[in-house]
Amino acid sequence: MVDNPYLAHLKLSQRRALVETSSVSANREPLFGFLPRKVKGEQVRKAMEHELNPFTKQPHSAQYRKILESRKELPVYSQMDEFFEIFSRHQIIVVVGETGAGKTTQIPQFVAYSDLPHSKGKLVACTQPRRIAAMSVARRVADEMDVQLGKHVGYSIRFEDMTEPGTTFLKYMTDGMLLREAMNDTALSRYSTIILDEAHERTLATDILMGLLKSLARRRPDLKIIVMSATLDAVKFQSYFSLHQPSEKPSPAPLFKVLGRTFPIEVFYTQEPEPDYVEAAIRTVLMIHRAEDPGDVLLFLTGEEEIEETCRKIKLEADDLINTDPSSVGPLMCVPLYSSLPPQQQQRIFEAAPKPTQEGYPPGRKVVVSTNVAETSLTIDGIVYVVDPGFFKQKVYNPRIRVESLLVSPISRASAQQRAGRAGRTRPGKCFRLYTEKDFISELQEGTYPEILTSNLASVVLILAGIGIKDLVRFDYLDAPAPETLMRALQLLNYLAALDDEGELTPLGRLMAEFPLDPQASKSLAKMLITSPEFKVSNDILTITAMLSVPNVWLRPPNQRAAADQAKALLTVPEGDHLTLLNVFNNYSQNKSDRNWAWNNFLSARALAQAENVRAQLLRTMERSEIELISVEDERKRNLGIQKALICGFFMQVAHKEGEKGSYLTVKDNQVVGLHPPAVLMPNQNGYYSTSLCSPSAVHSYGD
DNA sequence: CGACGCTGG
Repeated sequence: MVDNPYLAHLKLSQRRALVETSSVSANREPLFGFLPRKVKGEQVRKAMEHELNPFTKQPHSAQYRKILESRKELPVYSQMDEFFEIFSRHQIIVVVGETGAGKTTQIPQFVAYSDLPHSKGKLVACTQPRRIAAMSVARRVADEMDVQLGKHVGYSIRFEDMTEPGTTFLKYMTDGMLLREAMNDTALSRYSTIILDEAHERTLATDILMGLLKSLARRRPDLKIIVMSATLDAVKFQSYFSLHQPSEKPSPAPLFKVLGRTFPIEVFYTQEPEPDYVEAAIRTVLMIHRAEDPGDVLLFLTGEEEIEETCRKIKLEADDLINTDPSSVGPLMCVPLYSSLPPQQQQRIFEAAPKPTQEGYPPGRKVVVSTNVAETSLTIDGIVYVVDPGFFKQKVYNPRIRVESLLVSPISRASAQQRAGRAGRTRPGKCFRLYTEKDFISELQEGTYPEILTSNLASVVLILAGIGIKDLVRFDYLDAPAPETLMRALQLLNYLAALDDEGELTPLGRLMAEFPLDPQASKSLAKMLITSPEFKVSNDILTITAMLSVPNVWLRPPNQRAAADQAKALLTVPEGDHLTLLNVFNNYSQNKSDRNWAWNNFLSARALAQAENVRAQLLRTMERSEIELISVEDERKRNLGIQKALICGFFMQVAHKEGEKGSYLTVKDNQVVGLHPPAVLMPNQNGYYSTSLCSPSAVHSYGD
């Protein structure tokens, strides 16, 4: 700097001062000499060791030093130079690595050091398929960077924006949240780099974002994109994001491989196919319990009922074993796990295995019987044995009748690998696959179907229309949905008057897109809510909409079914399921002071609290969109209004009774449908019939 | 007696 000829006119003393300040600033400024996106690993390592935090300019805490030492143990830390090398040279890269390799926590930090987003008022975003992951990873990274969560590092999820505009430069968020943002800012101009994490899970939102970002990359050369995934699908992502230079052959996006750090897992197959996978699973768990070394077991089954039943059977047989010969086998604890399980009971999966019944006797064992939640969303430490019968419940969508249903189906090889991996997180493990090796190789498909191929796409179409993408058939999908699925979605939105006959978004459609609600056939909630002021019942429809957007509120514990049904009967109103839901919520609100109200009435406190949250968010959206909030005093008029608004939003499901046999025909296209069994359906004073959910397709009947 | 695998705004 002092050799600069422009400084020649300065006096010597001034020049000396300049040298001193610049060397001071080199010492005091951890990011001295950092050029955005030309940063090298060596510089970053030095900055990390610096006494000052480069982003807060505060001295690093002792905790920071400690965490930094553990970060250095991660394989990805030693690959920093290689990462910066690839990241600096390319706009789009693909990162692969086993879970637990540290890619979710480390890569976004590396990017922040390279992008220096804080110096340009930009952000680095890292998307996650689940809220809980976005929250917990952000918390961990804030600790690693020695900043307060919500300041320089934050997260953004549906009900919580833990960021500070102007300060936050590294943001973890749900993929759905970023997709929403794309509706308001098509160029995603706030971001310097966008990282799509867990891309192999192929959620609807991540798939759409990949399509959007691929085309956005051409318009925004300054935007960098990183797609992070587990190993199997890397090649697919690489070729999808290949660069098409006009004169050259397309070259696949470069790959950065994060080295794993998992323990070896021994995989066993059955000799012959098992005719009854539940029976085989129980047999295998007990075999492990009798013959294998200490260590917990994870068994994958398909659903709540199957899991509860199996837990009972395993427990019975294990008790039998220990009663026959308490000295040869330890006590067994069997815990169910599925998402609708109350949180308190979910916690049981983290309890330690039981102690030996008596000193010197064999130690106890914990067996977790779980749905697919344990495959991705929830990690249980200490699992050594995995039992994989090879089935899961798959969603299938039939566009012709617009019905989504669940089907027990064989898993994919990718899924089998993921399940096996759950055995090797703390030490070497074993995986028992209850199918033959031949079937694994030749019968299982490679990957699980991405969501975009098995879902009703009405909400996706609405969002894309909101972003301004009209030609949905030619949108650049990683996996294109069936044209019929798209057509049915467009048709539905046209019926709902969200799209006009030219496929243009109508003002109503734009409004509908604002609401975080499904515009699906089974519940056209947004439309119902928006049109409800017409019937002077928007306040009530708001509540019903919120109740319909959360999981089932009715609890029915196996040993208290009669009591639960009785409690439900007390809250039921004759006008139907929806008015009953309204009644439940209103009673819940009036009894907020009684903490046990929900439990005493056999209702899910979690679902009700969620409904309250959703209601508040929808209310904010209504206010923003200036939708009137009204309700009429007269109860009969109100109920009639509510029923009219329901039919308006649910018109695809309106059916009329056909003869006396109890069968129904839909008004829209004469499909034969039935009523959902637990529905409340009884004639009211006017001879009208009232609503209900239904299987296979929901039906709502209000007289003729 | 049924249902509802999991997740998101």
